[in-house]
Amino acid sequence: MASKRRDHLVDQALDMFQAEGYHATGIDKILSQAGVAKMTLYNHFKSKDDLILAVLDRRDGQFFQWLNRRMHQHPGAARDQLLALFDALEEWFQRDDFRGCLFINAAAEYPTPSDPIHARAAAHKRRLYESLSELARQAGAKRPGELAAHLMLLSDGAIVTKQVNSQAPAAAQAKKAAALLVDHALVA
Amino acid sequence: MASKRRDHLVDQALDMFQAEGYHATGIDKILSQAGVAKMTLYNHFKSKDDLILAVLDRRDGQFFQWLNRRMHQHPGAARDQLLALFDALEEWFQRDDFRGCLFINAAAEYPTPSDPIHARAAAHKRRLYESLSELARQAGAKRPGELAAHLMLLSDGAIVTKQVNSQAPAAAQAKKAAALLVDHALVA
DNA sequence: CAATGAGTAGACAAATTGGTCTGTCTGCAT
DNA sequence: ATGCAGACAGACCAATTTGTCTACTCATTG
Repeated sequence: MASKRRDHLVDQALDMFQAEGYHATGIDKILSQAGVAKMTLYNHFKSKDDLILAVLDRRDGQFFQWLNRRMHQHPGAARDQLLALFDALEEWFQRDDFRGCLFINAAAEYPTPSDPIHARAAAHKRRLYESLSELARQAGAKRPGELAAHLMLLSDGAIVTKQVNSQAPAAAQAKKAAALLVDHALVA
Repeated sequence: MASKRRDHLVDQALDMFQAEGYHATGIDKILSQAGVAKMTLYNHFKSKDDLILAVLDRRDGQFFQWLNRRMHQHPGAARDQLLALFDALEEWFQRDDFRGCLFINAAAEYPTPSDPIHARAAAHKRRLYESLSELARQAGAKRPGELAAHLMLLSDGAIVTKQVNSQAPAAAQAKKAAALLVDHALVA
């Protein structure tokens, strides 16, 4: 089916969770903002947490689609594809609705690792790690897993740095450090 | 003054905010856990937000005291002092009550930069940056500010990585990357 | 001894929380 | 035309939220 209302609801909820946080965004606020009745929410989702999971899934899809597009602007050049992650971050940080990463924030607000929401956040980051690992392998890195982990540290670090201090030139700094690490991993 | 009850209240609140998050931790829960009457809370603090600010201040003090102690285990060796940050992270991550950084989490739950809570988080990270900058300068780095920024990206990245995926060997990975960046910044 | 300041328990208020339920209406397919 | 699925508005619920207020107790200290 993939109801149109359901999609719209998830979209609106995504924006609001992004802007205000999960706990701070009440069901009623989402409904009135989306112009949707309460029962259609609870018809599509069995709880607020369930809606949050749907939001995270939507975001996960968006993110990888967007990242892949940025990376495929450098076909064949694996090194450039790796660094394209940081150009993508730069573009993301420019948006005036940037409020950090929905997954990192979810892990912060739902701290218990066994919580499905927390687990979904972990799964997203793991997917990104796998993706970067594969890319690093293609680029010829000696220890692709290690390089991928390093790049993720820089990326996540840049995200929270920008989130905490919106003035910080986090993406550019991260890219500079990433370039050093990539080059080191490739020649070594 | 420095009332004993006030201190105890802040301590308990700190633990609970850490464990559950800010919004998810209600005033009543804090009070019953601390064994303190509601009016003594509102006698010492004018609101929950005000209590949160006190918690952040307390944590800021704790953190720098703890970090300085770790760093002073390597007197004179500026390079080792910089890397000691990552040993400190390792130790922190081992604690079974580790639930991420109170400041990063605060910025996530209070996303508006002008919010005093968010601002306090930013101030904390700025202080750490200044501290690392000075250390990098003493170590003889060519661009101390840049090195400090890079180390903070790795540190914050490691914190959220560990928070999202408690299995990740984030501190060790971060230290490895940090060593590369430090050495590069020193010889260059 | 008496006064004072700090703490207590707990009632209370007003708003908000996530969630359920009822009854009505509309648009689409048979 | 009829029937049905899906969405609607909104009442309602019990629990919880932050915050205020009152009345009582208990030490310390002059």
